[in-house]
Amino acid sequence: MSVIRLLVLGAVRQHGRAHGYQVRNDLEYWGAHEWSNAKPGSIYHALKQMAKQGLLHAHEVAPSTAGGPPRTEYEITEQGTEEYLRLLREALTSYDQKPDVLSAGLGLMVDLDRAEALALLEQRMRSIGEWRRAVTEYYTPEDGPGQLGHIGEIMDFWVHSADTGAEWTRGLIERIRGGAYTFAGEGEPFVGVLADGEENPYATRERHPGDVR
Amino acid sequence: MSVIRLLVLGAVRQHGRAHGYQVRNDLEYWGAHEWSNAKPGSIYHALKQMAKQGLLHAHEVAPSTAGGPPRTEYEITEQGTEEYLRLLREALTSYDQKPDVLSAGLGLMVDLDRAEALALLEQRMRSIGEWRRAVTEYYTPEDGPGQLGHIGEIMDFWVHSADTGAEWTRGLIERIRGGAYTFAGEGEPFVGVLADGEENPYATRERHPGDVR
DNA sequence: CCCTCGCTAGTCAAAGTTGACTACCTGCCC
DNA sequence: GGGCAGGTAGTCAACTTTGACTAGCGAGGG
Repeated sequence: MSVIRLLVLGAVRQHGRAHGYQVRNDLEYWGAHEWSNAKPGSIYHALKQMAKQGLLHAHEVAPSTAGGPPRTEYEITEQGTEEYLRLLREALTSYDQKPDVLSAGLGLMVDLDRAEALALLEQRMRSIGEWRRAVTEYYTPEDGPGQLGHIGEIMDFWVHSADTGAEWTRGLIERIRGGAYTFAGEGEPFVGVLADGEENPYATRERHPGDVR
Repeated sequence: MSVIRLLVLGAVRQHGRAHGYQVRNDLEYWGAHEWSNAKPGSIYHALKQMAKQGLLHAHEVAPSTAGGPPRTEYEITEQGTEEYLRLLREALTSYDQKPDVLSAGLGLMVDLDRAEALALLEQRMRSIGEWRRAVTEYYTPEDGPGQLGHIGEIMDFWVHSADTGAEWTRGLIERIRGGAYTFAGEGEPFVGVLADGEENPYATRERHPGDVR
């Protein structure tokens, strides 16, 4: 799955109606340019592609109210909502070692209700367990460990990541079970998008060391 | 950086001279289809592209010795070797949260000598530290933590990954310092590629649960 | 002796990603 | 009131990735 589609659908859905630049700003607000490949080109491409596929409805262009060229506004369709929820559930459930997918799921999980989010994360724990069992079984040479030489470090690294990822997920489940955050149907939702004209407090200033991609 | 180029250069280099299908088999032997996007299309594309750029030298096609269409054989050029070492050093040094890049680096690190591998991994530890400091400073709201709501979980997840990744790296450094594995210039190298006709003990059998991509 | 199965070796179109580029407008300084 | 810095909104060509497809050959069964 491409994480871009999930992020873009989530942003459009929370706005009700949004143009590309707004989506782009939301993703920056979420920090997505730091932990995923959310770049202008990818975002506009995803919007057009999903409009073509019926996941979004593209309204005719409207003249800009704040300078710049006119803009196309998008609304999510029913089919798009289904796809959004499918992607979101998958992001929270599956263990695929791509941290950007989980990050996107975390940012959007409050679109589900608390019970479902918990159930998905529990399922995630089971997925990690299954993955770990299958991999350790499959890649253990008959002649005992160590036969793989330094190649074995790769598997050790995966397994370590899986274990610490499971530990972190367990902590998250506890926090949610303990009442943290506001989920769907629990009153005032957390405002996850920027209103038109609102300033982004996390806008990119100068780059900092360690930044990548 | 694309992990495919690093893997393909590494495979061709260890063979001396290899055709696409051989590279494809090596990557499967390394398990790369599990933890990276190493697929036939990507591999053949990388070979052609790097040949065009002078990193590989493409020999004229030779008829297959084992059925199937004729095949093109590749050899790494001097320029390709330079690029290979550059990519490998980068993979071991930089902290970019893409586990596939580090995995590739681990599989190929023995092409460097022990002292350099250790120095690069030490540098990696420092990179993680810098990244962590910058990120926690940058994304801490003035009004205290918790202002971010559930969005803060994303950053918590990154930071947790960085910390456990650093811990694992430290362990690896200890193992290498303690004499594990055979690095460049230390006698009989570990055989990391399959000879022509040799069977891959880790060839894909049935898929196992938890597999993704 | 023929036919199918599976392995060998690779191609291709469609989709996604990247980074640089453009055009427009506003506010502000001189 | 001219011009230019900076924000707004988006396009585009080049490149990479994906997944499905093809064609040739040998082994083995009937």
